[in-house]
This record gives sequence, structure tokens and C-alpha cells, in this order.
Amino acid sequence: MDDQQLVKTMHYFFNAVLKLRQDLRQRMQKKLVERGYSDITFEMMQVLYFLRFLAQKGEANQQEIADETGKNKATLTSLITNLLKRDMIERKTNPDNRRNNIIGLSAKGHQFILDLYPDVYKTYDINKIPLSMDDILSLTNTLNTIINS
Amino acid sequence: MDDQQLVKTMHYFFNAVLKLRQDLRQRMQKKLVERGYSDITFEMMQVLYFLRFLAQKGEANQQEIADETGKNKATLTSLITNLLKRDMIERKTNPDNRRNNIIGLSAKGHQFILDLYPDVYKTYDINKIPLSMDDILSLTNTLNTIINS
DNA sequence: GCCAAACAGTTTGAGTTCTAACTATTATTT
DNA sequence: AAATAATAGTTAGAACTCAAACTGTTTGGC
Repeated sequence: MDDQQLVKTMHYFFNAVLKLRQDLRQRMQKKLVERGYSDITFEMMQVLYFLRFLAQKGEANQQEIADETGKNKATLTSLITNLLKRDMIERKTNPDNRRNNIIGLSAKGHQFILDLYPDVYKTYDINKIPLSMDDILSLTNTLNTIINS
Repeated sequence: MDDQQLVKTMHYFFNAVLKLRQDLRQRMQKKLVERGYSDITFEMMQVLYFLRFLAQKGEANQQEIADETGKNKATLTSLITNLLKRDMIERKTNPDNRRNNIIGLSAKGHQFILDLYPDVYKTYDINKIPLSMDDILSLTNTLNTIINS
């Protein structure tokens, strides 16, 4: 396979990744609007879902959230600010390490998850995709392998 | 598989897609800086590569570029503005349809592609990934299937 | 031919993203 | 104990992103 072919193959692959991310974002944003959460963005939802389903005890500091969501810590600062404005989270200083902000869901944040769960993650109809849940798990592993290579 | 499991599986999958996109962006941005193109962004490069490798005759209007790169037409307006500032592209009105702006690479844009090609698309070392070129093609198809479902 | 609909692009305003430089706090070295 | 390094978060500035409202241009229906 020559370079021209390689570059095209990788270009198509990268394009597919970028488009899938965009598609995902758009579908979820649409669901949010349908459910009356038009002022909540996809990115804010990422943080809220992380706190509810993946964080230890439902709490994490900003650096941990940044690492787990693949965002920059500076990005987290503004995301957290915007989530606080909307009363979706609570922020407190960790008394054991005053460099850390401990972020957790507010009552409104919990309500949001209850309202949206699990509908949002059914954005793609599994039945219309020729993939099983195991395939999705395997696909996830493949993508993570690429990230870690 | 219960809903809680489904939501987690999909969450991990979505997370992997988002992280891969972020990882891709960061690796490419790093290459750009290494090569002395620190004022060119990943997104600008997307447009330049599209024009060079995928557009008919190396030209396209903004709507076509937006569709093919998965971006919004408003996003394209500012991207095009920034690419013009950097003399990487040329813009002219289509005389046959004055609604269209025809965008093509400038001499500097062509030089950019020559400098970077095909190194940027070797961002990931294929040899370190347990995937063949055929696997990548198949993976691309899988991602596109999901997008189109 | 005229008018409405469709289409391409721009503007506006709010949010997200990043790097680099910065503050504050904690951990490590000497 | 004091100096240094590492860590968590913030700020500033530029760019990207999107929806919605807007301007021009073209197309289609009557």
C-alpha cells in the first residue's frame, strides 16, 4: 500500500471518528431540547453523567473530571462555572487538600439524570445497528487501544 | 442486559469516541507545532486536506466543505475567514451561481500540504496498533454505519 | 412575469476549547 | 526548616462551535 493510499485510508478513518462525534453531539443535543433542557449542552451532560455513573461516591475534583472526559483543566473551569450557574452541581473545597474542588450533583442535577436516564444513551437504536452489545464493547476496546498506542 | 448495563456500555463507547477525537486533535496539533505551523489549527488542516485530497478539482463551496467535514455552515464562515487571514486559501464567487463561494488552496496552502503530507496521517503508528489497513477500513465502515443508522 | 420557497453565506451571542502564564497549596529535597 | 518541585485551579486571549435570525440569489409554481 503506497503512501497516497495510506493517507486516504487514515483520512477516511479520522473523518469517520470526527463525524461520529459530531453526530452523537447533535443527536443528544436534540434530545435535550425535546426534554426541555435546551440550556444544557452536550458537554455539561458529559460531566453530569460522569458524576452520576462513574465517579466514586458521585464526587470528583475538576482534574479527575477533565482526565476522564478527555478535556483540558481550563475547559473544566468554564464548564463548572456554567453548571453552577444552572444549579446542576455543587462545589466545595476539599478540607484535606485545599487545592482540590470537590464537585458533586445538586438536587437539580440528580433530577436531570433521573429525567434523562436511560433515554439519552438509547440515542442510537441498537436494533438498527448490525452490532451486538458485545460488538460495542469490543469496538470500544479497539478505539481505546488506538488512543493508548 | 438491563438498562443500567446498557447505559454504561454506551457511555463507555461514546466516551471512547470523544476521547479518540480529542487524542487525534492533540497529536495533530503537536505535529503542526513541530513543523512550524503553530498558527494553523487542526480544523483548518481538515479543510485544507479536504480540498487537496477529496474535493473535485481541488475546489468546493462552503456548504460542501461543511457537509463533508461535519461542520455547521456558520462555523465554516469563521474558519474560511481565518484561513484567508493566513493566505492558505483563495475565495471567489461562482459566476454561474452567485450564492456560492468557491474555495481553493492558495500557493501557500499547496506548500503546506506538501510539507505535511503524508506525515500527519502517520500520527498513529500502524505497527503499534494491532490492526491492519483492512481492519481500519472495516472500522471506518462500522463507524459510518452507526452514523447512518 | 411574479411571488414564494429553497439555498448559500453572514452575523450575533453564548458556550466550548486550548495554550501559556499565573496563584495557591502541598510534597519533596537538601 | 527553607528552597524547590509538583499539583489543582484560574485567567486571558484566540479560535471553534452552534442555533437563530438575517441578506442575497436562484428556482419553481402559478
